[in-house]
Amino acid sequence: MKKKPEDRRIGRTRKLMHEALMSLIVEKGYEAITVQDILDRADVGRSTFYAHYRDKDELLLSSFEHLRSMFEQQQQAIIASRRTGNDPEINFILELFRHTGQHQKLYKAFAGKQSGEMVLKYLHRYLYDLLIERTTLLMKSRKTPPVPIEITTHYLVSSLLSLMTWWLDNNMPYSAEKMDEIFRMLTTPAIEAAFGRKVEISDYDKIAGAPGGSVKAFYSHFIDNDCCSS
Amino acid sequence: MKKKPEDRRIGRTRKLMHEALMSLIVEKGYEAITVQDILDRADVGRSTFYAHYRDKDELLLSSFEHLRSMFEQQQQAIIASRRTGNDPEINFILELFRHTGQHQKLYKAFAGKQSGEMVLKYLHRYLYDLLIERTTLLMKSRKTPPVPIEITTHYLVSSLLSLMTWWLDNNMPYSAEKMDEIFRMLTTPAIEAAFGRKVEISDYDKIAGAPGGSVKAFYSHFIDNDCCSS
DNA sequence: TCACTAACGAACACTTTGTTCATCAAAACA
DNA sequence: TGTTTTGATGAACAAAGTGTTCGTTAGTGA
Repeated sequence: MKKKPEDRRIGRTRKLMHEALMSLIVEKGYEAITVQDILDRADVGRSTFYAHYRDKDELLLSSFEHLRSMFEQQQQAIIASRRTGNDPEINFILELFRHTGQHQKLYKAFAGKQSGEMVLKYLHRYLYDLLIERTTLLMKSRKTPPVPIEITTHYLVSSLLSLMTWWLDNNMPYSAEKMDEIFRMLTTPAIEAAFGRKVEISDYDKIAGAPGGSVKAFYSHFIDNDCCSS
Repeated sequence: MKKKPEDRRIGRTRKLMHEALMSLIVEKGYEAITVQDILDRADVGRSTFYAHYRDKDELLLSSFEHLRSMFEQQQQAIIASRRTGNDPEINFILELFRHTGQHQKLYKAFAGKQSGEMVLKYLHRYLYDLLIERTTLLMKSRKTPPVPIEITTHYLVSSLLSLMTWWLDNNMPYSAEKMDEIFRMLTTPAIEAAFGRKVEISDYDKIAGAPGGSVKAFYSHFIDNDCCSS
């Protein structure tokens, strides 16, 4: 499983620097941090830092990539565990909120108010790329949606990030499930409107049978929702 | 009207520095700009810069304040010009998009992808404060909204800013009116959902008679909309 | 045990910041 | 118009940060 015949010192040093950066971000905000701060906090030599990373940004990106792969692995695990049943759908948004809850410290550094512009853009782009292919696919059946899909997708990502940020910056007063519910309440009708009023059940079935695997999975909560009854 | 017995040199120097900063932001992004860059572009002395502003951020903030007061003045003018008629309502969002169209260069520097984190946060807060009092007022009549107003407001501001940013970064392919329409399509149903399904006409009338002046004006397009018929 | 190599830290040149001050030139004022 | 006030100038400065180099030290893996 592991292909890591790596010097222990490397891992240890990197961990020290990552932890130092994370804690510093929460304390004083990413932009205000100097390499010297990281060196002091991690108690690591100057040349050591530059032996591993080109600059502050690369260190941060590296942390982000780590978190991302953790999330993706967890997603895969969940999907795999449900493959046996006949309902392999997962609620992507909910899982993201859950993962955020499980790794508050890291997410605070990346998506909290102290986070740097760079990661936020990176995160935005990451989520945008994840969604755009699915929205595009979802739109195949429709002629011209009232709102261009790029805008809708951009909008959706911003909405999601704004909820995440709010959640993190306000000590997470609600559960991940509640946040997911809020996201659904706010965006489900918007998606319907943007996609041209009412996503029909027939569309839903069509999509479900279309290639692309998890389209149905991801959009399931947008379409077969029950948030609008009651 | 004007109370400005000010040395002409001051205004000239400041204008040079502001223009330099604006153009530099669009070119290389705010974070990457050094004071030296501004000095070179504006062709002013180093000591001159620091005689006017503490640092880069203060110069930017000052530019922002200028734009803000321009916008607010224009708003006042529009309201005043309609006071004679019996329909003094204005569509705040639409006016903001129009103002953006009229001052593309400035808005690109503030809300475009090259903009700095600082102004964006400032802008976010500015819009948030504008909205929160109105949403709070709007909610007075309801017991407990399904979604807390702070979240809804935070969400609305993020949505608006994300549309503005998208618009600016994609060479503004649509008219301000179209952007306003898109914003309405995406958020009107969300607001209704967040405020507890269907804002009744009775609520609307109540709000219209309530203190707070422009509440009705601002929310007019959310409530007496026609985007959901057809 | 021993060869390897990561970590160290001092020293380096370089960039950027923010301040000071004597000097110059352009407004403002009468 | 001439005089005074005041902003702009640029050189010089200390301070802080960046990113690199290299000989030395010490932990690691075999």
